[in-house]
Amino acid sequence: MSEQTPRRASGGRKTDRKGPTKGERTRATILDAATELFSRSGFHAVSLRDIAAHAGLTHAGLLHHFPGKEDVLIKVLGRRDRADAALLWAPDAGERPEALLDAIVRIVHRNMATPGMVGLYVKISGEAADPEHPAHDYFVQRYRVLREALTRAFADLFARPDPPLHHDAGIVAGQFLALMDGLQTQWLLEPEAVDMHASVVAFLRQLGLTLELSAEPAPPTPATSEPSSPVPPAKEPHDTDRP
Amino acid sequence: MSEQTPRRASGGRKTDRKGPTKGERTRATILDAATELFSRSGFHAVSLRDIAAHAGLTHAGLLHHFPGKEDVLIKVLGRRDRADAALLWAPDAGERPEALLDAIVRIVHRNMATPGMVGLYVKISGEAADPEHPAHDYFVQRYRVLREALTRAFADLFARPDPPLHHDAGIVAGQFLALMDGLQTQWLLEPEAVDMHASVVAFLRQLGLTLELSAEPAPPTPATSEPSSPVPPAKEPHDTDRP
DNA sequence: GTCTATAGAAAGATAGAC
DNA sequence: GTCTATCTTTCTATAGAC
Repeated sequence: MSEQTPRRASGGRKTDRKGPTKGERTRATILDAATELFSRSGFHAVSLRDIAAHAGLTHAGLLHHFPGKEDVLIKVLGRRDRADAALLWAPDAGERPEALLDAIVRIVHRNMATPGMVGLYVKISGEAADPEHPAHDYFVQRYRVLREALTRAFADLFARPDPPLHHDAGIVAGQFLALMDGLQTQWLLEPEAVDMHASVVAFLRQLGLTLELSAEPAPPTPATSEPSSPVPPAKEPHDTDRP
Repeated sequence: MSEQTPRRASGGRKTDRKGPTKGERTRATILDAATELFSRSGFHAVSLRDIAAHAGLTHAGLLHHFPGKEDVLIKVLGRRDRADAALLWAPDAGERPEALLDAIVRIVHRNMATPGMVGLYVKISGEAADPEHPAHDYFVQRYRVLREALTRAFADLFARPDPPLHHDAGIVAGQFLALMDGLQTQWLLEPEAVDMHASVVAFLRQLGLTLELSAEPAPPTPATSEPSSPVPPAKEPHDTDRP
């Protein structure tokens, strides 16, 4: 029954509304595999052969879809950050700054359910300190965007209480990101030794902020193995493609 | 004339008071080179040939002094941590818990003067999350020791003010280490974007602690290139040697 | 779109001369 | 203590058949 490529009816598939191409599905599978392996062992320690084997093809087949190893990495990172952005600036977040705190605590829980992805960011952001690293610019940009967004949100939050809190929102934004990253490093090394949720909540309390969600909101994803990706393959916002 | 071992007068050079052997000097040079290269590019991305060339010998020559690449890494890490330990628990630190805050701020400044070593720890601690990584156990142990020491110190500090502060010293210890690590990650990516000194001081203030040294204490090491090592080659306290 | 086959470079490690 | 030479493995990437 060689009923291959069953449904490519309407020609060039440009405005086709039906599901992903086989190529797109393969690329997604490759990115899933790369995500898992990079997460486990970093960038340099993982070979294209490893990724390809894990995705069910050969390394030559993989290179048909991606020009090189670095491109795979950039795509993996982009996919995850699009997911985080969707969580952080969800439509309902609108103008309520405390919605950001909600979202952040949600992300902490999501992270605790996906140690592999956490490991990926810890490892790659470490490697990326080298200006020669393929993901260097990516991470510089990433932290810039996150710091700016958090600075605005914290500034709003500090202005709200009576009396207002006197913190430097910019400093706190950097502190907060640093806290999350650093906690993850310790948590990956020894999960029982660090309570990421308690530490983050305590930090916000130390600032004088009051949280309504202090009680354990029960993470929606108690899975221990990576659920592929929370985001469907979508158009890249910041493109690093080379034709 | 098989009059070998020319000057080993007093037996096996055990209580010999004169300077380091040639071999010891070579090993120190190798560790300096490895430190610099691991700092710049991490563990996996650096080859023994790179290190050897940088130290002025061949990779075979290097392997005469170290059994393998992993051993070089462990020795590099051990040397730095012995230096930090000397700073953190200096003799004068005795029983004054605020001496620890002094020492911590000093370490922040030392770090800002040695971005290479900071990069080493950021990179290797990221890679070491993998239980297979040669430095995994080392880092687990390292964070355990640091958290315990900081927990005791913070507990003392919180009990001191009138009225005492009500923080969980264990949580704060983890937060503090996380803050330092995370700030370094951002600082390495974009040094102008993060003020490590201000962020750390602000954190201690957010806790309600008052510092006498708030004003810039002028780091004693304004150097930009690594000064080899602040600690002379000494007997390893935690030995990982294999004969 | 995926494969086999292979090129070409570089890795960690060892043997033995000097 | 350091070298040259070499072994063995593994890597990224390319060429071309199917």
